[in-house]
Amino acid sequence: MAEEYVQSLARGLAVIRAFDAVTPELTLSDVARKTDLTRAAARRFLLTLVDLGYVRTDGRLFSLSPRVLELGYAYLSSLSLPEVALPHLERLVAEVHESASVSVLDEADVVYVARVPTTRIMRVTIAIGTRFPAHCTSMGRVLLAGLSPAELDAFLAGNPLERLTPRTVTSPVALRSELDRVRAQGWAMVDQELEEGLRSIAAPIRNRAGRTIAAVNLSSHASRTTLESARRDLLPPLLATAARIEADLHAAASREATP
Amino acid sequence: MAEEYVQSLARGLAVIRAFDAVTPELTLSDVARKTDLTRAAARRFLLTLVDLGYVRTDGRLFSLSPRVLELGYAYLSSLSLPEVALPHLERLVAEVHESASVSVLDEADVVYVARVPTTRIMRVTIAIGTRFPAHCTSMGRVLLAGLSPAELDAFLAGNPLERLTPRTVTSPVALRSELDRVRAQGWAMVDQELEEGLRSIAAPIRNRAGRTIAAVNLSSHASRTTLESARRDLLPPLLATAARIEADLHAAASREATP
DNA sequence: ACTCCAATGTTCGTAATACGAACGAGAGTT
DNA sequence: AACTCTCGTTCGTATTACGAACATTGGAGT
Repeated sequence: MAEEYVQSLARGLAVIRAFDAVTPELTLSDVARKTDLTRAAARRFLLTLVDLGYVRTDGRLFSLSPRVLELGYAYLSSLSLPEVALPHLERLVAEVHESASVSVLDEADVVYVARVPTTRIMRVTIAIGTRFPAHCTSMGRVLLAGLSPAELDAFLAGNPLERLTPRTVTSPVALRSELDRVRAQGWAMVDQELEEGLRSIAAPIRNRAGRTIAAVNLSSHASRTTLESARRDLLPPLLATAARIEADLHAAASREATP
Repeated sequence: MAEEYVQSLARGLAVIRAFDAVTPELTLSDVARKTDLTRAAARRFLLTLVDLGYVRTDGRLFSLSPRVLELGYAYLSSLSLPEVALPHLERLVAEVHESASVSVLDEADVVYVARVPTTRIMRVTIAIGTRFPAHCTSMGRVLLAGLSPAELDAFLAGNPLERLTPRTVTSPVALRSELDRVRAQGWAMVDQELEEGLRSIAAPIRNRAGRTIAAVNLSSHASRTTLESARRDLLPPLLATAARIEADLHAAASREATP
């Protein structure tokens, strides 16, 4: 490792990540296998995490405790965006009856920071913190379109565009031209490129300087809408919501500057 | 330290926690001061966290990246509770126009795992992961009332009941009898014991075995409601919501057992 | 019921890791 | 311009965390 690097921290965080929604309870050996650590090492990290309150155990099985949320909490609460956006998302969902979300860009992924689901039961659960590849999501397209040319070049150079469905755009050239269109029209629509049957439409949220800092979207099953109906019925309320969030965000920013 | 303990992991997590909503951007020295580490140590951990993608830096200032959410994400998404509860919270908020939340107990604190705010601007921001002392919150009272006698004894023995407002119940004896009442009546009301002007009412969410696993609440400003109006207008919808969440949760649990 | 096997969890001497004192760089003040 | 104070960085060392080896548990086979 070129840089100064604390191996134990990296390994300890890997232990936290070893737990997932499918297997929320793991034995010591399970953790060792998932993290490529020796059992002795896994044990040390687990005992440390139990001591710190991040992990619980009955002696055999280990699971995450609610305290792990505090690690993301500082980030979430420092971001005024979710707080500001939520009421507007509620209103949007009440109007169009589709799930609405807000996300930010992190490396090559979009990360959900606020979400209002419809009452419909959905196949994929999307919690705060969920990550999806930017290149094949509507919010990702909007966020990528907001990057500087240099940043976009770096993104395309560093990240292969993985094919997740037959419709996924995987050519950098094609994505570039799609991003040009998104930038020009001010919104993005993605049709079943992330997952079969999933269609979504997104709009940017910009700061005062005009830089895209987040995206808001509506997503629905392909069976419920056509591309035209989405554009006709969902786009106008979505754009109005994005504008309202932006306005509130700018107002909140001024309030902070001059309290 | 009696147990096997990885110091570097504990220190590294402390570095993550050094960031908060008030000061989301810190210099290396700021972090060192906040964590009681030497600057050299703080530097090692920060560089490691930058390398792992959990922290961003412009060279001078450090801040958390959205990736920190992934540490809490596994916990959140393994918990079916927020997913199940959210639609019911939405409905409740639409009906009574007060903010609704769901929390679980962790050590001596309640931890918010789902929340639907009203459009009203509030003084205190409550994000997912926010912690409050259990003894002086309505959800905390409901959760403490659901503990076994032995667990409650351990709680009272291990945690001094801090006075946060003049009204906070700080005597273990008084709290015990209040918890008895809460257990008998099936809900809790707390009037400005956490913060002046804040009044809230909570109900338990139980698993099939009858154990209280979470609490749902409504909170409002003392100026907007009286104790009687809260009990008359808020309690019935709150109890109905708790019942609906419980029913859905039990249904989801059976679906999981026999897919 | 007993033995054996395979997996799990734990111990402890060692070497690599992370430690912090000492150093150097940079900004603000007199 | 010289000084000072705080910041970030380096590097030899001692402590920390490492994992091979050992102990323990649970289950399959006879």
